[in-house]
Amino acid sequence: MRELGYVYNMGAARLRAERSHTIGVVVPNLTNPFFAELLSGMEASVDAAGLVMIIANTGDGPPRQAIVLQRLREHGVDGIILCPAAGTTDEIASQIEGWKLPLVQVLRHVTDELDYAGADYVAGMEEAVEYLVSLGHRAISFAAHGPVHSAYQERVQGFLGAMKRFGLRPEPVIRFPDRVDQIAQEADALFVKDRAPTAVICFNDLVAHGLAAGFYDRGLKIGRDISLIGFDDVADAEAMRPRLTSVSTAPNEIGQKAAALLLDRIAQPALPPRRWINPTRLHIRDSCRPLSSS
Amino acid sequence: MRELGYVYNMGAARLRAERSHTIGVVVPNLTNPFFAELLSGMEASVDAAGLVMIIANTGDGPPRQAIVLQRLREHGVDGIILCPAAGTTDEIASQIEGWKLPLVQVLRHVTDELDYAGADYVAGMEEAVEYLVSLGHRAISFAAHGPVHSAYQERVQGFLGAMKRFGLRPEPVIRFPDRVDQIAQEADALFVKDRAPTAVICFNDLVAHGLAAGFYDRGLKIGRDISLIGFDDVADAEAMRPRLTSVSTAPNEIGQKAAALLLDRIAQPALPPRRWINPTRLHIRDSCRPLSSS
DNA sequence: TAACGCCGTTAGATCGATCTAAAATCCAGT
DNA sequence: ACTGGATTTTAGATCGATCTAACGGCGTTA
Repeated sequence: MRELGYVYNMGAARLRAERSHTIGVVVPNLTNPFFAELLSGMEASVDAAGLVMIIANTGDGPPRQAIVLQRLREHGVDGIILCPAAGTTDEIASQIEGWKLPLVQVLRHVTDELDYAGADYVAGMEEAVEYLVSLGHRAISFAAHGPVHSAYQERVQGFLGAMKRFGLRPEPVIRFPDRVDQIAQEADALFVKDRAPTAVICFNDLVAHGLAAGFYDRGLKIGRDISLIGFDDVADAEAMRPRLTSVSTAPNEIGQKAAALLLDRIAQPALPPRRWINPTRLHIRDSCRPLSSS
Repeated sequence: MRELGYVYNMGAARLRAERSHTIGVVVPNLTNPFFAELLSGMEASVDAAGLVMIIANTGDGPPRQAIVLQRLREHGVDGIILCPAAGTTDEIASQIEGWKLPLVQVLRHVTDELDYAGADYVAGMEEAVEYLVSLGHRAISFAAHGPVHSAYQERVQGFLGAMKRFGLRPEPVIRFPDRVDQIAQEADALFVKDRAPTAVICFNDLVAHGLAAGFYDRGLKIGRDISLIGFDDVADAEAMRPRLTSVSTAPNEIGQKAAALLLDRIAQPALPPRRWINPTRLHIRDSCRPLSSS
């Protein structure tokens, strides 16, 4: 075989065995370092099982998502890991059902009828609020950005729920642009009207990074003048000064777990839908300080 | 066709037509935001041509790279975009030649016999040195990390060459760990012995980010006490304070171009090897200041 | 009228791994 | 040596799109 330079023809095997040793991974965005971590985790699990990943980008739009899913179907993938584009409706569940294609949702979910792997956004946000309250903060704002989807809503819900439980006035959620430099420019939005938050919880580390820059530009010192909490705990959190306290969602682990769920489902298509919620952990660093009594 | 739920079977088409509408992308690392940008650019070009990408991770190790390439070959990819793992020898050229598999190197190159798309690392580093010299700096250090490969050596070469041309003593290249928090801890390495650099050029923005944190911890103010230049100009550069001056390598564009080169080669396998060197641009922000005359 | 060219249609071979069923081989046990 | 059962080997069908060659219809020309 070696002499003749034989290589196994997976294409022929796929045709006959109706198994392609290929899975599709559909994400809304490649550049976000969070998704990069996620992919990396998936790659580890998928590779270990001897399969390869086809990746596709939806740009967070349902029309492109439909095209991409069709394309993957034509390529005969054995299964799909999907982070549903914002605006995906739950009718996708019946569609997938009809296709008889193993699929797991990751990070976001639109239906209970399909597997799902994600993080406990609600608990993560609650923990962030609890921590700030324990430091004496009462005026806490929430800084969000990006499209609205289940992971977005769960974060907001976790924040508002915890605020309510502590009897604090739930501030409206303040929305910021997507680019980090624009977030910095618009940091003032936190202080308009009668709002004077002493702490800010961010939708993710990217927003935190932008706000940190904006605070710096305005002479506000993080810790002394305002406390800041990020979400996701990606590599940058450790490199910021002061170091960013952030809620860790372990995207790498979620990726691994999503891949594991998909492999299980491929092996046993009749399994009831499962969901795996990764616990979050508040990684306390230096961006929050006790509120000095005034 | 719609009524019967027909889907085109790419597997069968591939078998007969010996064309899979699939390309392989082999990178040493998924998590690096630089590679994420690169992938995103490729995806745009590849998708527009109606093909899909299989991605694979070598962990920057030649043994795994060999396995991964074999796997892609079995899957019958129409071509491969490869960022060669550190330590890849040029004998890979003859191997690829024998496989009759279109392949382009990206970011790093190990042979002239295959296409290559990358950035002009040499010119980028020269420009960085020139800029610092124009500000009056003479004691300039180079902070590196990671495995050694062509892109590494070209950066060092650009730095040392420019230093020599200006008649400046070429400082030894100082190596740092890979993790950003460890870089911060070891920032002192820049100042050991008789070295007292007034400016530091970094291998990439990640090192710059780590050093910026390390300087902060030591009470050194970037701009006033020391000037800092990054390399790659990824999103973070804009979010750092002071904003990081960085040499832009436009990974997204390189990704697009690499994909375009591959598509060309698939269409015309007999084409002579081509190389496309993306020009770099020094993105001046606020991390460098003129050296005050002492 | 036969021969020829042009075009659209159709039947059947093809790609290579896999699966099945039939055929060939093996191994006791009498 | 022969038989029954088990095991291995082999031949051929199969997956579905694609490619080729043969075929049929039609118009033109000798």
